[in-house]
Amino acid sequence: MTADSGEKSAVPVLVPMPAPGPYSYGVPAGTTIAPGAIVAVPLGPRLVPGVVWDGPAGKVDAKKLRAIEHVFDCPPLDAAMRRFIDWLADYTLSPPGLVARMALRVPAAFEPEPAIDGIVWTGGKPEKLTGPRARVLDMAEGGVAWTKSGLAKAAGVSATVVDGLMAQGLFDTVAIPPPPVVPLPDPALGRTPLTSDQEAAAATLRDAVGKGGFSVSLIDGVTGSGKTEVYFEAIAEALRQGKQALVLMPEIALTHAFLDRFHDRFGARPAEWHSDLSPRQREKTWRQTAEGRVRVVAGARSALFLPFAELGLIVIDEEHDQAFKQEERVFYNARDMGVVRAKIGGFPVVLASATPSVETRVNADAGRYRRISLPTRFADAALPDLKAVDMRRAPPARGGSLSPVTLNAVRETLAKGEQSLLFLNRRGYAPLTLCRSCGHRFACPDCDSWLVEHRFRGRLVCHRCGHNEERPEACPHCGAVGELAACGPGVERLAEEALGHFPEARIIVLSSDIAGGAKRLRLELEAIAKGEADIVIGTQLVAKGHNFPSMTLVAVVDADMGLNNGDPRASERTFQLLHQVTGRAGRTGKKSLGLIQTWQPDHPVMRALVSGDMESFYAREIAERERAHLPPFGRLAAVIVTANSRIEAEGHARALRRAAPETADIDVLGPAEAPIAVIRGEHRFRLLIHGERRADMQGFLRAMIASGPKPRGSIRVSVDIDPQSFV
DNA sequence: AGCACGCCGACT
DNA sequence: GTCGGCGTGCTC
Repeated sequence: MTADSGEKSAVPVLVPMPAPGPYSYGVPAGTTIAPGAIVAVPLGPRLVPGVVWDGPAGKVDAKKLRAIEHVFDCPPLDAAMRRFIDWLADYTLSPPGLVARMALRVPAAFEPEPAIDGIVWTGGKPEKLTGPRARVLDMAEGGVAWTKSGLAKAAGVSATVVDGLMAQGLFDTVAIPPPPVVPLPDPALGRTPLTSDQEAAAATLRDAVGKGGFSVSLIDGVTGSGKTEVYFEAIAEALRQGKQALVLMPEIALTHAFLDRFHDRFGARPAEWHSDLSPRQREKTWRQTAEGRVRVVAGARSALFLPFAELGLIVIDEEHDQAFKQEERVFYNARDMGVVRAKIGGFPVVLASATPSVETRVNADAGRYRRISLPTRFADAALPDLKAVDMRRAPPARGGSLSPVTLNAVRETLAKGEQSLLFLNRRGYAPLTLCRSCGHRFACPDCDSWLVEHRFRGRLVCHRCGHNEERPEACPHCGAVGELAACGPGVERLAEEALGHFPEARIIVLSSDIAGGAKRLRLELEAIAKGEADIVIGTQLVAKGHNFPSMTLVAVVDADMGLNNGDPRASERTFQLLHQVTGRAGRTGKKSLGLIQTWQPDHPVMRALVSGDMESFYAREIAERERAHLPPFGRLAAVIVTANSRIEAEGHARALRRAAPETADIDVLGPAEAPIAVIRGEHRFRLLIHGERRADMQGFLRAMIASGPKPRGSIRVSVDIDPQSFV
């Protein structure tokens, strides 16, 4: 009875569960399963996927120890991916199992795709050569493998003819590998000529990719300056080096237009990765990415967790976009985690944006990121002239939202037979309904925000948590009938106003809650592109991904919206959004105009937009952030507390406040007791904590999670990045 | 996170 | 009399 024989050994396995670390599972004595292996393990009553982790297995009661059920025939998660998962879990204060889960959320991709049964003609002759038989053999010539049904179909005969030939032993069966999700991209194909600026930028990126090693480059250039063409050259270089490339983009930007441009350059589309892939597509893409059969993936933030076999480049397009932030379960910003992934993997990352985030600009200014500016637009793509419409001097008519200045511009545009875009980032008819008789305001019973009237649907909707109710006739507070008044504009109401002024115009309203969903939206966008609308009224949706080639007027209806909502990034976000919206027009070569309706024409955001002086805007914004100790100079954490009752959540909030004085430089911004949502009885609260040093924040939050009250529910933390901590 | 067990209200 | 709501506890 030696120590070795008979004694079960154990390995650590990350399971998709919020445990603080890996669990231990038994492996047969004498065998080893290497870290990274994807396995099936029993967990409670079910079998779950897991990953064998690094280091020794934790000590666990021998009675509890269960054995690994199955090791999948699948490439293991490599060491870089495992380090990435550990790093991200630590940084975001998330259980590593839940981070690993993001890489494993592909139900059936762990076993190899089944090969397809194929047949190859041996070259032998049949006993009787009938006409149909001859056609089959004609097709099968040249040693090409066919599927049985494919061959029959191609020869124009029924499958029984092929069966007959097979019965005579004229075909060998072979395994045909499953078809690739996308053909291989060719880096040598379709290079469009680049301008000298673009060529210089492309050369810099090619060099970074060619030399390998970690680096961060920011390509920063106005809409239409050709950022995409430039980073395509970086991708081409990665392909030439035998590496895979990943393009991360905000979900909404993954459009046909982008995929087609990629196809034009590389002769094949990239593999796509986003939330509405079919399970089968997900599975194939995941598997083929792991096997290295897929060379380029374009995807939303979750594509960061694909198990690339030999990743050599990450491009993050529209890097400033908030959609890169995940704020549920594991809180992370894919832009920053992309940088971390590249650092761990030792390869370059490229960030691209016309309006970079302040964080990225600070990194570039400090020399941590290489900045590559593309100053000019293509000759035929002039940006619109931007003008502020001072609403104090030219106010709209009572009850309306459009200034006479704007109305005139729309009228002139209509007269020229061209299109106008009215941008208002507010869905529905009116953001607030109140009773003229008693002053009652309709608020959400769950989260205290105002209910937005959707007149078309006849409902009052909470835009924060989704609660909705029928719009009553009578005030529920005082009972007065017909006294309910809609306050403020939404796109539905704006459409009503525009129709009043231009009854003959063809008006289309675009918003994310459009009836008919994504399909209808695509049809509407096509109709607009074909010139089948005169006035387009849209929310944020129109700012991204789509261009409107014959749009010559863009009017921002309420440019001040969002400037005073308490968000420390309000100015930055407004600037980015309005820059993007106004950039939708003006690509036709025609003279185009952008009007910005504002009550604060002297606000730095409006000045920057109108003057086009972005550098001053960034300089001012950065200085302001530094002065106020806001990100990226100070830390600002949003702590989401989920509890089953308000009482419980308040307990968490008190624990947070109690813990704060112990750690220097931390300051709870509150108000802590206002829930942001109630979902099935779970109250979700957002607490803002402001602190100086990231390490303090981490330590403090860990202590709070460990020692705070332990009512049911959980605490999730999103900590804004420290731009120096991982570069 | 997911799942079973377990205890109280309205229905085939 | 059961079906099913979600509160509670547990998973190597």
